[in-house]
Order: sequence, then structure tokens, then C-alpha cells
Amino acid sequence: MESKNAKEWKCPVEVILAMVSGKWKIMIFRELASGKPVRYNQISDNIPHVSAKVLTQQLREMEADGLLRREIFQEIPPRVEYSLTECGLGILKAMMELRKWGYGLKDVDMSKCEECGAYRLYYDE
Amino acid sequence: MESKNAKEWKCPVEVILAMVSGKWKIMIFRELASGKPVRYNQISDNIPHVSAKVLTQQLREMEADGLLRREIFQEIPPRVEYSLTECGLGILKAMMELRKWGYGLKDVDMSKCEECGAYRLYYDE
DNA sequence: CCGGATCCTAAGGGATACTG
DNA sequence: CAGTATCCCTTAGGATCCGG
Repeated sequence: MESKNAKEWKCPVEVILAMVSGKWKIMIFRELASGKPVRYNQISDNIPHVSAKVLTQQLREMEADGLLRREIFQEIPPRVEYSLTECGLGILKAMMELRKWGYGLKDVDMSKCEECGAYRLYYDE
Repeated sequence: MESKNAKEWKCPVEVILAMVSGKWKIMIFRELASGKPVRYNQISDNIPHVSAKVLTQQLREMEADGLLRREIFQEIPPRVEYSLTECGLGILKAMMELRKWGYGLKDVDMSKCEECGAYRLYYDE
């Protein structure tokens, strides 16, 4: 059995990459980019093909990582709103540096989604 | 069967995240951060716990993605050197923005590796 | 409306042995 | 020195059904 150092020893870049690595998290960032609270269904509607289970799962992971907050309104019907925290907004901003390089890469399809009409991730164009 | 749009439609941030997402790729970036060519064993020696198979695999993926170049010298014993491309260096630099935020996060162990004495990823301190 | 519980599959990564 | 070749296992993510 090997030492577990490789797992226990954390690097700031790897920690952040782990927090944003999830199939739909970039798109969740986009939906919350304004900083304003957004309802669950609004997020769901703007992200085609994601199942409720997986979306919820990724939202919970992001909440646990401190990227977003979740507010529950005890109403009928129920309402839940999500919004990015300061940390989430800061990381989103940092990712824009990666985005600048991404634009220069070949094999990147920058067209909009045919279904929702949006880019996967945009920011003050 | 669903539309495959979700997979075919590429986002610049996701493309880059995919390119740097590999258990050892951040550490490979660190080894090549100087921009100078580095031999295979030099990389391997500075990254504890990685097997030859996986290290080679990740190096090849990064080469295919245009992040690094691989030079083979037909000598005995054989010599192979790796170095970051302009693209790789640019992405490394962009990742430093993520790193700034990472430093502010809780649960990030910033101590050096006990075996190799280095941080997983550093850059002109 | 916003999920939880359960089951399943694909793929990244690890252990070990071997080689031009 | 710098890798291949196999075999194996864990885990993220998906499908489907159920519930406050």
C-alpha cells in the first residue's frame, strides 16, 4: 500500500479545478453569472439534456464547495433560488482568463446552442 | 436517443478544462513551467506515485492537445525531451488566476510535498 | 416544484510484468 | 531510458421510478 500523500496534499489550482469539473457546472456558472438569484426551473430550462437528479447533485456539490448559496422559500408551490457567492463570482472571473486562450484554439465550436440560443459560457461581451 | 448537441457543442472554457483535467497534468505543467525541455525521467522522478503507463498516457494527451511538444533523440540510451508550447505556457499563465483564488480557500493544504519538496504548482513566487 | 432512491454503464486511472 | 501490454477497480454521470 502506498502513502496517501498524493491525495491528501492539496494544490490550490487542483482544488478549484475539482470544484468546477462537472459536466454541467460551467453552464450553471453561466446561468448564475449575473449574481442575482435564479430559480431551479429557470436553470433547468436553460440547460438542455440534464436530468433533475444530476442537476441537483451538481448544485449541491457547488453549494458544499462554497460556490453558490441555496435559498428555500416555504411556499406552495415550493420555490428554491440559487445564486453565486463572492467566491463563485471570483472564480468565474478567473476562468475568463482561460476563456481568452480558448478562443484562440482550433477545434472549438463557438456557435450558439441551437436549442437555447446561448453560448455555454459567456461574460460581458 | 437524444440529440448529441450537448457533446458536439464546444465551449472554450470546457475545452481547456478538459485539456488540463488529468490527475497528474498540473504537476506536469509545473515540471515544464520553465519553458525549457525536460527529459522523461526527470519528470517522472519529480512526480511521486505516478506509474509509467499513466504518465506516458497523460503526456501523449497533452501533446495531442498541443500543450507540449515531444522530441526524440535517436541515441543509445534513448532520450526524449518534453517542453511546453506557446499554447501550454499561455494556459499555465491563465491558470495562475485560478491559483490566486485558490490561496484564499479553506481546506487547501499549502505545505510542500514531503517527498519531492515542491508545491504541486508554483510560478514565479 | 424540487427533488431522493436505486440501479447501471463507460472511462479514467492503478498494479504488475515485459521490451526496443 | 523510455516506454507497452494486460488486467482490474473506482467513480462520475445517466435512466427510471417514487415522494413531500
